[in-house]
Parts: sequence; structure tokens; C-alpha cells
Amino acid sequence: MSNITDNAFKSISILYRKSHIWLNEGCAQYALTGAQAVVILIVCDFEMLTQDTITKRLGLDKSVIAKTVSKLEEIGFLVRTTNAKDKRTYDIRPTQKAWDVYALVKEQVDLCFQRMTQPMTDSERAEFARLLLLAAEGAIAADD
Amino acid sequence: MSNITDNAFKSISILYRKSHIWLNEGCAQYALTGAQAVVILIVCDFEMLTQDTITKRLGLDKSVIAKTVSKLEEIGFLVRTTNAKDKRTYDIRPTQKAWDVYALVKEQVDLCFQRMTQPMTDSERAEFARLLLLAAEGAIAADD
DNA sequence: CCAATTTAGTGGCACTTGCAACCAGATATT
DNA sequence: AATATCTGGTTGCAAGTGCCACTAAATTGG
Repeated sequence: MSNITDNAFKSISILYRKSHIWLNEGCAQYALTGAQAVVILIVCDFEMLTQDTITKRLGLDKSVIAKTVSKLEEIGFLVRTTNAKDKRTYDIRPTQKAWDVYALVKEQVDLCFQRMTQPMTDSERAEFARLLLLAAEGAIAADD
Repeated sequence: MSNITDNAFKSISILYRKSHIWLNEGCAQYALTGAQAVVILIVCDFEMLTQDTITKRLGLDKSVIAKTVSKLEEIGFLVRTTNAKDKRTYDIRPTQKAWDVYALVKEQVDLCFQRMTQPMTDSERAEFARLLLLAAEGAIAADD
């Protein structure tokens, strides 16, 4: 009964949901949802990319990114222009409005991670971050 | 740019979503969704509990549990009886049908964790599980 | 004992996500 | 060059979740 992996699985769910609640709260002051905030971060980090790149980086379904990106364009955080070389794809770039919130949003994400790992020592936190990255890369690679 | 905590946050999201996709796939053969499977596990572990206990254990909103539990009752995995001492609450107990899938479902959850931590050594996996538990307990305690 | 507060559970709405079907443009095969 | 296949993106639908407002029962304070 109640073995370790069972609980580890539940823990991932709990951490995901709680951290997203916190991020939503933290981003509400910028009129952004957590899901939108994450996309803004990645678009600012790359400065110019396609929806497909975002999809692969975040491990989300392409339809989800399509919806979030068009919403963010609508509310003025991104611009999409048809790529000249491949007319199927968009070049997505941040607007000034995105750059204005970039650092603030990143801070909210960091705060969520601090809060999530609040019972940990600094070295545990670092190890936790390392293992999370390792697992996530594996999970993305796993489904080809 | 692209700092560690930022990526750790994204990693949690990726792991959550991928693991739930895997669990859904693994539980489909028992005509259960991943969300239902997790509730069956906890109800079998406790043998008898209230919706409120499930809510607290899983860190989910009480309305979510209400919906999942009534669905599971409808399809015959649980029974709810009004508690004699406190007429607001239900006593929730697993049926034979739940016990029949219990071990199989637990195995699916374990498989998901193995798959999720596939790039890790055994000691990394154990440490990862420990840190996940620690963080999740903190996250549940954090919002009082 | 009665009023106020707390607690367990429900129902409605909105957001996020995944999946499947689809379309249009690009690439490969012949 | 024509056809087939692949790829990036869109749309509609369904499930999971969170929040809010609500009800009914229990508990607390006068």
C-alpha cells in the first residue's frame, strides 16, 4: 500500500497544479494567465520562432499553442508574420508590451519555484532542479 | 535568460502532462481515465473515507472530487453512504470492481514513474522521489 | 436555546489541455 | 511535371481542473 512511486506520481500532480495556481495569481496583475506568461517567456527568449518550436519546447499539443498564440496576438503581446520561405509557418516575435512584462513575469516563475521548494535546502533545491530537467528531457525525447 | 528555475518550472509542467497522457493510455484497458484511477487508488488505500479527505490528500478542489466520485459511483467502482454521525458527509468505500483493478492500476502508476525517470540511475530516482514528496507536502501545507 | 459561523458537498462557468479531422503549402518519388 | 507524402497550423469537441455561489448540516458563542 501507499508506496513511494505512487506518492511521487501524486506529488508531481500536486506541484503542477499548485504552481499554476500561484503563477495565475502572480500574473493576474499583468492581465495574463499563467499559460500565456510561459509562452511570452519563451518568445522573448528566442526573439523570433515558429509555433512548432514553441510546441516542441513546451511539450504541448500544437493546437494548444495555436490558441494561446492567437490570443496573445489579439491582446497585443506578439506579432505573427507569414514566413517568406515557408508560407505555412508564422514568424512570431514579441512586441514592446511583451518586453515590458518579461522580467516581471520571469520573476513570478522564479517565485513559484522558490515557493514550491520552500522546505528544501539550497543544495536540495539545485539537485531537484537538475533532476527535473533530466526527467523532462527524457519525457520529451521518449515520445519521439 | 533561460535560467534554471524557469526551466525547472517548465519541466514540472512537461512531466505532469506527459505522465497523465501515459496513465490515461495505460488505464484505458480498464475503462478508466487517469484521474479516476488515482481516486480509486486512494479509496482502496484508505478503505473508507470522505470526499474531503480525498480533496486534502490530492490537493484538488473539492468540486473536482465531487464530480469524479459521483462518476465512479455511477460506473460501479465506489459506493457512497450517508454518514450517520454527520449527515453532510458520505462514507466512500471501494466495491469489488475497484479491488479487482487496484493492483493493476497501481502498476500503471508505477510504470509512469519509471518512464518519467527513465534517464536516471536508481539512486537519482530515489532522491527525486524524496524531493518530490518533500516539495508536495510543503505545497499542500503552504496554502493552509 | 437561538443566531452566527464553519464545514461538506453540489452546480455552473471558464480556462487549459489533448485528440482527431482537416487544410494548405512543402518535399519526395516516379 | 504529376502524384503522394509530410509538415505547420486551425477548428471542434471532450475531459480535467479551479473558482464562485449556493445548500444543508454541524459547531460555536451568547
